Amino acid sequence: MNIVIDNYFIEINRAQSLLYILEDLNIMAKELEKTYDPSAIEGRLYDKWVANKYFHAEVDRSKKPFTIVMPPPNITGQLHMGHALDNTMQDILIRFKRMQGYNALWQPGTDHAAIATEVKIIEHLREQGIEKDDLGRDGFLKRAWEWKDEYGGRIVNQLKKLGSSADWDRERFTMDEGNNAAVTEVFTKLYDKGYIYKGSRIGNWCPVCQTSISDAEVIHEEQDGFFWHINYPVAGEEGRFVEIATTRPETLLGDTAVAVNPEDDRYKDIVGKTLILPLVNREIPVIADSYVDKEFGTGAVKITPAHDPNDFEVGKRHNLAEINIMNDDATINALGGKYEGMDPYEARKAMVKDLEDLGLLVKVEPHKHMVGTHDRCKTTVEPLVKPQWYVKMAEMAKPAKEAVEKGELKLIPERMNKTYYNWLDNIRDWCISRQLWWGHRIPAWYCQDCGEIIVSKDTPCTCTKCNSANLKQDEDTLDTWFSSALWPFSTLGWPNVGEDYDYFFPTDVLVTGYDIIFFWVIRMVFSSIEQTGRLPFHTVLFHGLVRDDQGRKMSKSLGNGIDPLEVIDKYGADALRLTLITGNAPGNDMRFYWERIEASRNFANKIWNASRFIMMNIEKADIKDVKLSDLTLADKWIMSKMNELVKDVTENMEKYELGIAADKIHNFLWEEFCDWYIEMVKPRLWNDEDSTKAAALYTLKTVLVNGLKLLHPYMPFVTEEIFCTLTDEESIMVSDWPVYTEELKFAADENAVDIIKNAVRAIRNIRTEMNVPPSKKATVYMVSAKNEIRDIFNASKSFFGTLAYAENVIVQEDKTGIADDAVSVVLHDAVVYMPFAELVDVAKEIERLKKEEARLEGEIKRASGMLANPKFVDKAPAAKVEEEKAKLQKYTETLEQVKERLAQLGA
RNA sequence: UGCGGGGUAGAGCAGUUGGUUAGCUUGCUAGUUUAACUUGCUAGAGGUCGGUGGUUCAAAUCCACCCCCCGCUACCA
Repeated sequence: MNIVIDNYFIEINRAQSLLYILEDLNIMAKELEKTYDPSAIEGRLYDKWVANKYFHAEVDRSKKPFTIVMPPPNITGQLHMGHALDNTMQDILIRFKRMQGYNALWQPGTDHAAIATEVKIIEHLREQGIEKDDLGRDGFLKRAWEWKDEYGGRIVNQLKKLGSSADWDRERFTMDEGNNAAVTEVFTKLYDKGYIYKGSRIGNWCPVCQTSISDAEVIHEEQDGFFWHINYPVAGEEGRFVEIATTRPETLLGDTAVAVNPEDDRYKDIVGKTLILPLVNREIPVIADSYVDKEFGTGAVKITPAHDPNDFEVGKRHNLAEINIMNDDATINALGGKYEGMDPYEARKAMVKDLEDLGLLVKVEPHKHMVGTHDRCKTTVEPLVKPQWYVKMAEMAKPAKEAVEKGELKLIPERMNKTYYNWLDNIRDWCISRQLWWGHRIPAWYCQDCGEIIVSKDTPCTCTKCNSANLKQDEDTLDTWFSSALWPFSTLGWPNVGEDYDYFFPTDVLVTGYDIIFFWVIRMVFSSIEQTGRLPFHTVLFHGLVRDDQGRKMSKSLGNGIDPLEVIDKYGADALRLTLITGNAPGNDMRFYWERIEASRNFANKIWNASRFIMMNIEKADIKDVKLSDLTLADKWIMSKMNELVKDVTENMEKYELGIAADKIHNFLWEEFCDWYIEMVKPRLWNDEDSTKAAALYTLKTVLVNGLKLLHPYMPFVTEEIFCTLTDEESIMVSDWPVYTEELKFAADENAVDIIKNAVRAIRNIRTEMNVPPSKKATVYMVSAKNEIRDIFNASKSFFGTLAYAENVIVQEDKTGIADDAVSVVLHDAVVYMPFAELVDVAKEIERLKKEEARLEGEIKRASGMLANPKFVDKAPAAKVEEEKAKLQKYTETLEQVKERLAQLGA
């Protein structure tokens, strides 16, 4: 029956909730399937949310805004676990704040990802036999946009599967009109201020991608290499040599000096003389520079300013020529004579051979060294001197650092501060020009007549200096991170300072992985300060990497990646989300285990079934008029616990402790609510005579609804489905976040239930130890001399049956009528007896009591030891001392009862 | 090289403004199949909190030193 209805409604209107349709059909709606099936509801609920515009935020001055800007995924990308984690965290925060009544905006968009996309499109074209250059710039860009139109939306759709409540109506792209305007605005402003300049400095060059790359894109990896020792002859002194050591002999062609340390006595007399550069026979000077380490190698270093960053600096200090010996593909250029056209490895081999023949090769040693490689293609990066555009960093780095130092910008976890400072303290100018086509073209024109550089927002018609119309735009595009750096404000309309920008900016929290702190976070911070005068956000919440079950990074080459979409298909988005959030602290890496996904799925099912149980019973009484005064001990206990949970969870979430909050909700709902409270309440629901049934149902529903609300940010789908079935409200995601209230604090009832729980546990424990099957019901005597304790047991008699399989519960003041060989558990303030005459093993019982006696004696010794120590009594806080005293008293009393019991048994 | 993270039960992780009997998930053992859930329920075993020393009435937590693993960062050409 249900299945037929399901299909029917899905066909007529996916966007409407189950409840409405079923009500229309006049069928009992308050029922759920026996097991939770995420795939049956997720799509429908998501469509409903979108249709109702719940994700959409408009400027509303009556509400406080809360804004998160989504790190834009690459248009080439496919959803991976990192995205899933990142976006789950953001969605949790956004849903939480939205329910708290904030005007929550989660601003989404995608990134053109310059080099990543260009490389991918080139590959794609190559498969069709087309080379990039065949198409020309315009033709290539046309293909690139086609690619974007076809694949750019893929990852967005995947994010939706996760349940992301981003405002898709506001979706942006880093190369849309607004972002282009922001990019040119920033470029021209920085240029006018002198913060952007064009310079010939040594930079990182990828010979395969044929573009410059920034320092951040270079990955250093250790490689096995060699140390070649080569003799350079001293000019005019036959038979005298300076021995240098190098790992890159092929760069010898570009040497313009040999450097030694000024303090090095071995070389003092030779500084200022000239050497004959072997193979080339060019004369080069010997210079003194403290950069050289006397202890390392031979203490004499060949200096190749055009091909090594350190040598470049030395060259600047000593006015050395920069001789570029390489083409853009790293082969030796025309200056290389016979070595022209060889790649560096061929040239190295040939030159080493030639040096050997000349008798100038002294020795070759194996040597491990770090080699810079391009993070995209793993190609060895060549340091090359080329004219490139740079952003001057020194000035802009200062306020960015201060913001964190002053606490205006909070990084979570705090240890990230050090990494942040460290990078800013050592920051170098940012190379922003790329020899690529896919990206923002640099808004600079060169006058072909007078050489003037014109940087302008609009295409200039004539040269500002000589009026020539013969202008040519710079061929280069900008580093993809240049536009990403503006993302928090460019997406809100900047440079047009409109309503959206005015209201939603600055944003609140940025959620991202620690791996892009340098690429992105820092650049957003200084760009925002420079352009808007404000920080882009007040908090950065970092997360770690999702690794495989062996702790390895998930990667394509290892084939160990787990597709979040596969997880969602099999277990549901809620299970994936909860798994990614729990058991993990901010900034720490985590491992992915299918077992953990299963545990989360089980939790969703548990909540589902608890809800089913409540719905099955909800018709049994009218709960409209239930007042707090109608609640029983157990009801007040769970209400009070719920109330505390609301407070704790809200506090944790406000501190961004999402994993801790999720854990607390999980434990409360599963253990306190399902395993204890629902079990306590069952006898009341089953008993037609019970006058507190309405109170029980009221409590069940209230606690469930509040629990669902707290859980909703973590598990949006299952909570929404249950909520809509259980209540008449439209959606949980626009319902109010629960608030802590003193009215629901019932300390005495909490304490009473603790006593009951201890009694129940004790009975269960005995039953297990005595091997009493649950089918064997028992009579239980609860004996206590204290009135209030007896009252508690009397008030809770009914549920001992379901909790501890007690058939008959007798509460009395003393042991009258209880057989001597009854099994007993001594609690504080009470003794529980179970007269299982036929099952009791006296010896076993004595053994158990002896164990208990020893434990208590240990505790008493510990507590009395502490209290006997004047230092503790004097120095520890009074409350702590009181606590210890109370414990000591409790243990002492309990011990007396245990001893008495042992005496009874003749031990 | 500098900075940082981690070392807690078989596995994976929480927990540290110092303060009850160190938690959670999973796995294991035993029991259970009770009118929401076998994706359940109950009980249990399993830990010298990496090591050594110190501070303190009290240390997984603070300090010092050491050992192992992992990041980032830089480098010796």
